[in-house]
Parts: sequence; structure tokens; C-alpha cells
Amino acid sequence: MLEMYPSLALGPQRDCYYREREPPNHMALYPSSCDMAARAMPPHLLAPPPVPSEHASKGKQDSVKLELENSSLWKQFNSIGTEMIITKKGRRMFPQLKVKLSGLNPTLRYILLLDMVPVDASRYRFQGDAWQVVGGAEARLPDRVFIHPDSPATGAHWQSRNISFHRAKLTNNTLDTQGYIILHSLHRYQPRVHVIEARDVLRWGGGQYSFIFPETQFLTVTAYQNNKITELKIKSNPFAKGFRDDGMNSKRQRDVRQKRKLSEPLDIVSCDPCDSTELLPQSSELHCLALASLPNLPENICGYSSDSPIQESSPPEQQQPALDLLGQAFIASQMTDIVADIDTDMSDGQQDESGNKVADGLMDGSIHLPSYNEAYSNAPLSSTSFDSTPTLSLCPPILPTHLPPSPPPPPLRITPPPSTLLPPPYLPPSSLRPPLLLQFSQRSSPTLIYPLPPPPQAPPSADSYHSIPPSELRRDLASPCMSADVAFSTLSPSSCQTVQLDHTMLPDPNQAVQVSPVCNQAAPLLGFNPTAYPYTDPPACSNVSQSHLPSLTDFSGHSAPQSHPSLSYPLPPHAALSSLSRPTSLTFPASVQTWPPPNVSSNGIRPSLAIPGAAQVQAASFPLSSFPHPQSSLPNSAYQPSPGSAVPSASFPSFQHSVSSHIPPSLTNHSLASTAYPQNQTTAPSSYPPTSPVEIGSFAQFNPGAAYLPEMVLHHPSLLPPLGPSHLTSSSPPALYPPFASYPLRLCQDPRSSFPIPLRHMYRQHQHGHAHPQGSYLDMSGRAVF
DNA sequence: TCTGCTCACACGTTTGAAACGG
DNA sequence: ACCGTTTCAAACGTGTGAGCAG
Repeated sequence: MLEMYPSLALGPQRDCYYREREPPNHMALYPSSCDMAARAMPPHLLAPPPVPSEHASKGKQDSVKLELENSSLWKQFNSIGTEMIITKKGRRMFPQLKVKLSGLNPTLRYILLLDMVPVDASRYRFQGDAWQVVGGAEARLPDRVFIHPDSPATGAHWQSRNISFHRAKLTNNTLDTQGYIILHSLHRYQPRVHVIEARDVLRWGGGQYSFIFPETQFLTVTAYQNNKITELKIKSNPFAKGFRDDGMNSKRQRDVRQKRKLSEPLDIVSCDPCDSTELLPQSSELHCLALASLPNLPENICGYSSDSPIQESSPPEQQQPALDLLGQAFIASQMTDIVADIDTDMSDGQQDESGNKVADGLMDGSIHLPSYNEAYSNAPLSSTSFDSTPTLSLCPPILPTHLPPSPPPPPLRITPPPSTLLPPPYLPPSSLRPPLLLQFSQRSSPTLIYPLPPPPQAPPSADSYHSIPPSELRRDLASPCMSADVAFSTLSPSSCQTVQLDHTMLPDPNQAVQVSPVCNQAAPLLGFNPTAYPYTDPPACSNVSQSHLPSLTDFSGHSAPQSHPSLSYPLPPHAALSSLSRPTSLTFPASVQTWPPPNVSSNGIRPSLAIPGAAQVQAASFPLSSFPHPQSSLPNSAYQPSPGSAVPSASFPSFQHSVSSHIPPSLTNHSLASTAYPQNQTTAPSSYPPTSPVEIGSFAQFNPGAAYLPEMVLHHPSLLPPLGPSHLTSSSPPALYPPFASYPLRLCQDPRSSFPIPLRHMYRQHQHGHAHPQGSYLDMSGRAVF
């Protein structure tokens, strides 16, 4: 196993190292050192174990590894309960996601994506020094993906440096036009990094890796709730230096300024009004300092702990000399600290470097943080304690004991291109036990996003997504390998394979949870129960309909027609369908002119039928953080996140989203779940329709008839194909999609089917927009963001 | 009254163009 | 003219607290 997945054995060892020692069905043998983490982690976030595959023996591709560079800082925040400010104008993350990639093919190009996955379907409130669930999550917001500005870049490029997503911004502005990642306030999210092989900017696929670092989970806030977080942020973030105890914007200084303001009328009276404006900045500063030289205000005024080393080391303002020298003296006195800070914090130009140092200091006690550990250790199901000591403890599996409380994260998937006008059917539902999925699409063709599939019998249209009879739903959710539905019958048999993994395989919370690509080989899957999650048999999948249903196969993972997933558990009372995950899509630009023929392959990517193409990866999830997750006060607490017992996350989130816009309101509830997927699920816990899949499909550029107009368009400058004059002639596509509110994912058949729709749409966007200066964002719900 | 959000503010950091010198 | 370094100002990032809305 380790030979096949060296990444499991290499790299920095984590305190909760996830390694498979026993067959997956021997879950009880796992140690419990990560018990808290595992318990706090919703099952749907559990990571799949690496899947042995053909690729496993092929070298580097299977050893792709992502390490969180500033893990210690994240752990520090996580131990308190990381909060991320989100603002209307967008706010960067701190700590920032700083990772290091290894195991890539130096010559191949990769695209790095960052997205945020809701951890659960709950809304939180900070009460009693702890975060508590207070209700259901709000409606899912547009799924946007931040594309690392360097994308696409070679593996050598990615591996030669630390990769930072610090330019990614979070916003709570649902109407955001900047392309920032839109999140709900007071919700919990899990950042997720995707590494997607991109043979060129137009051809994605061939390998996809998704990583989640459990310690990077965070709660979104518009204002910090936990002052311990505030303190840690101020201590760690160079941009917040001004708020440190020795900074000019510290609480003390602000109090001084406030005092000064009160006495300002006196200053005005005493100063010449003619030059007051010019002198004001300097004089006010000096005045501020002068006031600072007065006896200190009581510490409790600012609420800052006085035992901060920084504060203690800072020169007492009262010791500053006379006014005329005060400013310089003060500045000089700060210089040492500032320079020192810069040297240590910014030595490599990375902000979080300082954070790491701070965190490290916290970890080893060199920096004292007033007792937040104690405070949180007492919290119910409190934080995961990320021990700095590397160990090889294994996380116990989380066995679902009751209904899923929360929606799983949407998987980022690469799916084969549609060969027909009809998109894949609805995603199949889940089972009680969310398996972890891997789906592989052997396509070398360029990628296209699969938005929410419309009813098979009707051409995709904006209206077609709002209501369909349950019977249609059932049909849509049929097994991918069930008898062919003409609607889904064009992909090559080998274009997709699905592997479902037992989610009970817990990941190392300290190591990126990785879902490795799997080849089209029915290899025995370590870490998942072949009985429960039968591996898709290629011949069986050769059924055209199956191969055409990437989404479906994702969730069923069965080749047998009878293995229809079923959703046998109700939704959480507060988890309305609208609030759950939904499939999201990525659309990639394509250029007809530059598009390679489908059978042209290079560097290992085989043509449609023979090329290991896009690897579809089910999003993983992970042991969860340290957020105290007390039982909800909601009437039905059974649906509340229960750290103590692994709850299979609503494996239907994606399904929910998929169907939510199609089904009558009457179905958008528990009954829907139970009725929408009535098929026999002999392989029981298999289907885990976890999430709102983010699909990356292949362009149907070779199939002009299969023109889809994804509502979401990738507008990354580097990904924009050169467009010839012919493209300019096409008119802008109509506004097929409503603005944010419903965020339906749809594929619309473009009336101008002869033109590659995504390109046209994108080009229009490109003409009127511009690349985001700080990176690229994908609106995965259907809105161009640039 | 409480909670959550927005905004202006002050401070610090980052960035890139301009200036300068070799 | 080119290149590298330094300087400097604008833009940006940050937490705070007042004010507002529900």
C-alpha cells in the first residue's frame, strides 16, 4: 500500500497520520488519537483512502502530494475556532492557504484551484465563548473557484516554490461582480485545493487531485466573535501590526487618541487655525504620544491582556522623552521590533511565515497566548488538539449512526464531454454511508463544464429546471449502467469509471486529504469494501448510457443496473434543499482553431477511448476541526452535526441541488429523498451523493451538435483561447440565467449550436471584462465573474 | 434590546513606477 | 542605452468602533 502511495509514507508526519493498516472493514482497529478530530468531522468530509490503481504504479502522478506550509498556524487558529472575516468588498484569508506541491510531472501543466465547501448545513452563533449551531444553513451561494494566478503552470513550476492562495478573497456579497468567493456569514467552510492536470490551457484532465486540510476549516463572520481569534490574527498578520500592543493603532493608542479627541477643542483653540491642517498630522501624532506618556490607562479598558510578551517588550510610552523628540524616539524604539518582525515575519515575503513563527511559538510555549486552550478544551466537543508532535496515530472511522446532518462538499469533477445534446442525468442519491468516490473519465478532449443536467427528455433550457415529475426524477437517477437511455448514450464506454470508497477511512487531519486519480482498471480497492461499493466494471460501464452519466456514476459507483442509489434518510429539518449543496460546474474556454482532434494525444493522454483522461474526483472531507459543535437546540437534534457520532452527511446534497430546481416544492423535503431514489440498492451503503459536484467536463467541440451553453464561464486570462475574427461575429448569448438568487445550474442548448458555446459566451465576457488582477475566479453556479 | 452588518477610519504592508547611479 | 538599486507614493490589507437595520 505504501509502495503504491508513497505520499502516505513520505513527507512530514502529522499528528494524526492517516494510513491504512487494516482493511477498511476493520475500522474498529483504528486508534483513537484523532478521535476528537474525527468526531468533529462530519462524515461527508471524510477523506477517501488512496485508491490503488493502474496509475499507482506509474510513478509520480500517484505520489502527488500537497503539504500545508503554514500548518502550525492553521492549527493554532483551528484550536480556537478559526474565523474569517468576509466583507462586501472582499477580504483575504488569514491565515492564508500556503501549500507545497510535490509529485507532479515537471513537464506537464497543472491548474490549481481553490474553492470553499460548506462543512455542514448549519448556521452558527458565538454564544458562551463557543460556536453553537443555531439553525439551518442559508441557501447555497454560487460556487466559485479561485484559480491560482500562475495557472496553468508546469509541475516544475508548482514544485519549485510555495504556492499561496493569499489573493483569494472572500465576500458575503451575493451580487459580487469581482469574482470573489461568495460565502455566507456564520457558516462553516472547508477550503479545498484542486490540482488539475492541464495539457494546455484548453485541455484539462488527465489527472485531478483534491486536497483538504482539516485544520483550515473556518467560520465566516463579518466581525470577529472570539477575541482570542482577534488577538491571534493581530499577532500573526503583518497587516495588523498596527493593532499590536506596541503599534500606533493598538488599543492603548486608540484610547489615547480618543482621549485626545475629547480635548481637541482645546487644541483648536490654542492653535493657529490657518496652519492647523498642515500641522495636524504631526502634531496630533506627537500629541498622541505625549498623551501616551501619561499614566497608562487601566488595562481592562482595552481588554487586552497585559501579559503579552510583545506588550511587555514594547517601550512604555511613559518613558518617552520630551515632545520634540518623542516621535522620533518612539519610532526609533519601534524600529528594532519592526525590523525584527519584518526579518522574521516577512523574510521570505510570505505573510504567513510570521504566522508560522507565531504559531510555532505558541506551540512550544515561547509565545504565550492567554489561555484559549483551556477555554476551548472545556467546550463540548471542543477543538481538535493538533499536537505538534508528529505521530502516526490513526483516526478511528466514523460510522454513521443516524441520519446525515449536513451536506457534503461538492466534488470537483472532470467529466467526459457530452456527445449528445443532453446532459447527464441527475446525480444519484446517496446511501446511509457515504462512500468516497473516484471517477475517471478517459478523455483527452478539452474540458467542458457540466452544469445541472436537465430532464433527459426535454432539451435543456432555463425553464426546464424548475419542475419535473418525480417519475422523471427516478429515471434520471437510475443507475448509470442501467439499460441505455437514448438520452444518455454517446460517450465511449471507457470514458468513465467510478470508484466508491468507504468513507470510513479517515484521513490524516494534518495531512492533506487527497483523492488520487484512478485509472480505468478494476483493481482491488484498498480502503473500500468491494462488496458495498462495487467497483465499476469497465465492460459493464461500456454501456453507453453509463459512460454518459458521469454524475450518476459518481454516486452509484455500480455497474449493475439494480444498484440504484437510494436516499433513505430524511433531510435535516433545517436543511432545506435550497440550502444544500448543489452541483457546480466549471466551464473552460476552448478554441476551435486550436482544438486538437479527439484522437490526437500526447504525453500519455489518450484519445477518447484509449486515453486516461480527466480524472473525476469526489471531494473529500475531513476530520473536522475543532469547532465546538454542541448539539443543536433545534427540535430535531438528530440532524445536528454530532461530533460524537459520525453522521453520514447528507449524501444527497448534490442530488438535492440537482433536483431541487427540477422538482415540485412538495418534493423538496424528506419525502423527496426517500422517493427520488427508490431503486434497489443492493450494494447498500454505496452511493454517496455527497455533494454538489463541480464538474469539469470535456468540450464537445468535436460534436457540434452537443453545444452546451454553460452559464458559468471561466474567464481566466491565461485560459482564454485565442479567438479568431469568426468568433467576434457571434452575438452575445442571451441572458439565459437569472441573477443570483436561485443559482440554478443548467446546461442550455445553444441555438447556435455550430459554435462552441462556451467559447462564445466566454469571449463575450472577455470582451467586456478583464482579468481579475488578483487571480481568477470561477463562478461555478453560472455567472461570469469577470 | 439584541444581533449582525456596513462603513469610515487609522495604521501598516505591499507594490510598482520614477529617480538615480554605475 | 541598459541594468540594478533606491525612493516614494498610491493602493491595498487589517481590525476597530460607531451607526444602522431587522
